[in-house]
Amino acid sequence: MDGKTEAGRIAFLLSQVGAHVASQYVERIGALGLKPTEARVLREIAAADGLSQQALGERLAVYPSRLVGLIDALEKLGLVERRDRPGDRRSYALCLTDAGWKRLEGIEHSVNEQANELCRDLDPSQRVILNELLDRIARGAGLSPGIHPEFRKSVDGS
Amino acid sequence: MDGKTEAGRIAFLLSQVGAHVASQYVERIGALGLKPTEARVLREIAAADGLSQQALGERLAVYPSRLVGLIDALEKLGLVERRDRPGDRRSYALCLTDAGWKRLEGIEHSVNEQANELCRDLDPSQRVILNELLDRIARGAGLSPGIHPEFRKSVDGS
DNA sequence: TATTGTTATACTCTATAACTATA
DNA sequence: TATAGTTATAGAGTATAACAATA
Repeated sequence: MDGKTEAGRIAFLLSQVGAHVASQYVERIGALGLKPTEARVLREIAAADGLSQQALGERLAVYPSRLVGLIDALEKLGLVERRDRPGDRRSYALCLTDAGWKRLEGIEHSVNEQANELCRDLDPSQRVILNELLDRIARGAGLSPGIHPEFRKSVDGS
Repeated sequence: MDGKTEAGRIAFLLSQVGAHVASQYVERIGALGLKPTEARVLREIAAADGLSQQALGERLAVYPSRLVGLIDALEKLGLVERRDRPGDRRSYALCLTDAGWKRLEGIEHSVNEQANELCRDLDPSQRVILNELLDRIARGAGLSPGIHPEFRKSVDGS
């Protein structure tokens, strides 16, 4: 749908550009040898190094059983370690390895690059304005700053 | 990632708001008794009433085998018909029923409503500016006006 | 022989329940 | 008995190949 009203055009563009940003992100993550979910786990461990799989599951709103294979894969890639915990032999402390921290840096670098490419046609003052308007929409929609509502379902074109 | 640079913040907001628009869309479509894929098929048939499943598959970039169940479901809902084609007994002509056209109207109405809610905090001049800036980004990213790059894969938070 | 729609198969991603080993 | 992690199972959603009817 083209969206005849101004609001309609804006909603379409937001969805169109948002989808494009997301798919570019998937490509970039893939180029770094990871799936988006793995990148997300990496980031979450970095934010709370040493946490348990249970705790990680809660943070990601994901079933613990799902983390098993996920952590297995990241461990096989040498990016994450399951360290024994002194007091409790049931749970592990999840930590990034040096390679894990490096990979995470790579992700951040690539994401920055993507952002710069995306905005390359906007001059500084336009960027400020766009930021402001998007922020207003995000706040109006009840979105919390810095918290991303994961794409959990795939969506066909609007 | 918070995105320290202005470009980073914009990219994050675009992805965040885009995801939100998409998930609201899924909800609205669901409230109308459809899955996003089904809504997409409905829209595509409306745009080229009477086309074959092969042709539809090409337009949607989807394997013909996948359409079988999809059309089955829409036929069971009474929204689409497989009409016999006079000249060729191999292929069907896909048409929307009256109920199908009505449902499509409902979708468009709901999408308009969503767009208005999304922009409710922006006055007319702000809408014009936002539209312009988004359009500039979309064009710079090589996105064609009115063509939505389907979300084919689910993406975890950036 | 080529084309249309269909069935069958497999692979990924995810939700859920049952199990084990510690505590 | 409760908790952490694991295994097993099932259900979507989708890609691919083989097949039957028609051209």
